[in-house]
Amino acid sequence: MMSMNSKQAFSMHPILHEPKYTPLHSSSEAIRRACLPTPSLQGNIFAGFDETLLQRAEALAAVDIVTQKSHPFKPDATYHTMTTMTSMTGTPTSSPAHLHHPSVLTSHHHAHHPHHHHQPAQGLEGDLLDHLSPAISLGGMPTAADVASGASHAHSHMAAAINHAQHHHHPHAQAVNVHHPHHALAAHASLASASAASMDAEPDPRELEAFAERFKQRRIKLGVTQADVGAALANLKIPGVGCLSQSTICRFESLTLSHNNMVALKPILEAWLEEAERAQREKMAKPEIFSSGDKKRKRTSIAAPEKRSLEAYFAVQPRPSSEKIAAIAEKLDLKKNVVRVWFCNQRQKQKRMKFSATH
DNA sequence: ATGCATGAGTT
DNA sequence: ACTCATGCATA
Repeated sequence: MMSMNSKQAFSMHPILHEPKYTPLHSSSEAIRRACLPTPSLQGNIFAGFDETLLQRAEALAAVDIVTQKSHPFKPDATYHTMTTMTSMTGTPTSSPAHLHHPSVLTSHHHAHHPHHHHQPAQGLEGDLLDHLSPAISLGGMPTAADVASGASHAHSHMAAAINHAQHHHHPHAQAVNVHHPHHALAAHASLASASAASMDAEPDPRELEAFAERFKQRRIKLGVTQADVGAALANLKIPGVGCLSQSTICRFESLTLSHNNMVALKPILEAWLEEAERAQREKMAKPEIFSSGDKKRKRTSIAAPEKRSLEAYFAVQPRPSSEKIAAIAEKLDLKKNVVRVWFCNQRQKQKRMKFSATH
């Protein structure tokens, strides 16, 4: 069941990020917070031309099939179960992370923002064809010797907790994260921030960018993989900080996280880096043990044609109503929830940082 | 390195 | 039902 299609080409969508952040501004959230609901219409309007619009969008979307590449391999990617794994030794990447508990790093936000914004108008004419090529590449994965983590073992942890955070009041960035037993925390004094380097609270994109780069460099130098870093974070025992996935570390390094998220993670990774280097200096030895387990989740794969349609719809209306989503889902023969999540993720992507140089 | 997904916390 | 921070499963 589910739709399993395969193929996902790499299409990155155009990130239309915001113009520039003003680092010195008040909240950092304001930066990305600028979304606009645009609730306007479309409830019934669509009813009328819904079909027309959808078809039009689809038609337009269909046009751009030029660069789509098809994969020679595996037409359907969604299945295969491996019940027995545990044999991936060889690569330095530690893998299993286990742990299942959503940690909570939160950020918070408030709500007030006069949204006005541009909204991609619905002139679907050429907007659908924008595609961009991802340009990030790179890859180096030196094999690592593990030195990073501290203790090992990790399976049982149950931590729990959620914490939430914090303060608000000042328009400051805060995003503190982590889950921590029960609330509270935060005393924060805020204010006066001060300097810069090791503290947090500095919404300066350039600094983050620089740190991310340094971090990656040092990490590689230490011969530690992204996954190792994530797992090792738990050993730091920083209040509320548990481990993070390879994905998150990767995203941090490539700056593909929200600004708030970057700011929140920076001090944590910074702490790990220091600790790792210190540990390396004196001793390094810690076998890691992981056992892993089970539980496989199936990743739904949306086929290229459907994906194109979704992109077309998104260009017209990034926030379709529930009914709309249902209609689209039916049309594309996808589960409604899959479509809903796709839109959510699309919106999230659009908001991602990816600040380039500007400043 | 990324796509699809889950969940806490908001709205 | 949405946003955000994250993660598993994959390419």
